[in-house]
Amino acid sequence: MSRKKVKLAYIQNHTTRKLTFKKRKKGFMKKMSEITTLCDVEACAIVYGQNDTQPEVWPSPSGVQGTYAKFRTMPSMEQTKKQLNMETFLRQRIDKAKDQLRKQKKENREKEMSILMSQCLTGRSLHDLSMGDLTDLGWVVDHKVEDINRKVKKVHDELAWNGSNQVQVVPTQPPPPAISFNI
Amino acid sequence: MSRKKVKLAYIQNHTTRKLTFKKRKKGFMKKMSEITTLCDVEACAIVYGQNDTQPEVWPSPSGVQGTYAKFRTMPSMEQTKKQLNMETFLRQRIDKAKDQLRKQKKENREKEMSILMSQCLTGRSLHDLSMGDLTDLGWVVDHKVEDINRKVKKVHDELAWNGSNQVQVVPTQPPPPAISFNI
DNA sequence: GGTGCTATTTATAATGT
DNA sequence: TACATTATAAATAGCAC
Repeated sequence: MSRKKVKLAYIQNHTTRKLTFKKRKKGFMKKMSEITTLCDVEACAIVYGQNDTQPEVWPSPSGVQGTYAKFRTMPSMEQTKKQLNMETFLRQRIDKAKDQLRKQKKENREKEMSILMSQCLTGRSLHDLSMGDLTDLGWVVDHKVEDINRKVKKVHDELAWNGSNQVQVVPTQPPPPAISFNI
Repeated sequence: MSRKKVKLAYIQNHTTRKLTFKKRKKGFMKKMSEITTLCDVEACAIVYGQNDTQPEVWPSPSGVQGTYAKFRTMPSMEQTKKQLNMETFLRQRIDKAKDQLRKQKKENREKEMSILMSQCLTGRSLHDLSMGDLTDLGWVVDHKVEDINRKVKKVHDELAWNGSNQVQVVPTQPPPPAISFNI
């Protein structure tokens, strides 16, 4: 079939344009999340759909705000060229420190999760939970769901990889509401 | 050749990570320009390379500023949609949790810095410092420099803002070598 | 440390339902 | 009009210089 090379110009047809936008926006956000995960860089983006009531932002409204603030306060680049020896040394140390911080961050999350899970299992009722608890609980749920999805995806990929590509895997389900926790 | 499917996780190897970042940043910016051209939407992005002193922005610093301003002044639909279903609620909690983690990470750094500074001031000689100390010291230096640069920039902006835009500010200096610390 | 080169994976334009 | 499928274009991971 004729899937010609895309012409890099405004798409006149409304339907096509809207569809393309939707697809590409999805791909774009995925790329964004990938580059930040793979390279541990900070990034943000705002995309206004043509007639969408709200802009699409990444990673979150507050995340955009934070990164933008950093951009604004960033000193000008005059200071770029430094004595390379010392700079190289420092950069290496900094990289190492960053790795350590990443690990600590992860540990913090795990710890946070454990604490919350056990709290939730001590039998307190939903009304006893504070706003802060719910905040964290939201994260726990999200983390769990992501974790499960990753595993499902992995199994799926492995199956497909082994040539059993006719196997159908049920799409991952949306997260259960928080109240489904056995609190 | 073996080009295995990319594992969606932080790339430990420095060289690989840098290369991947460079490639993907290029691809990312291209996608950005394509989606705006094809669909005529407004968008902007900021990406901080880990070692780059200057963030990569799209379409331009002023373009980012403009789009961000629009985003800020837009009556946040998030507020409008206060009749939140559980998912929206969770998303908000998650965003909040993410911000908290960001802050915690920053706090960790500050704490680390304080500890090291005081250690450095207790009179130990340079030879008593371990490699680990130097690792952290590198970070301390970098942080301090960033901090100072921020302040310089702020003063600079404020001066310019008051109409004294002919004031010349001496570019920020490179950081002193770590050994200049009074250890 | 960078650059160029494919083999693959990934994104997506066109199409089908 | 929106969503699923599939053929093709585009991006890029792993290597070789």
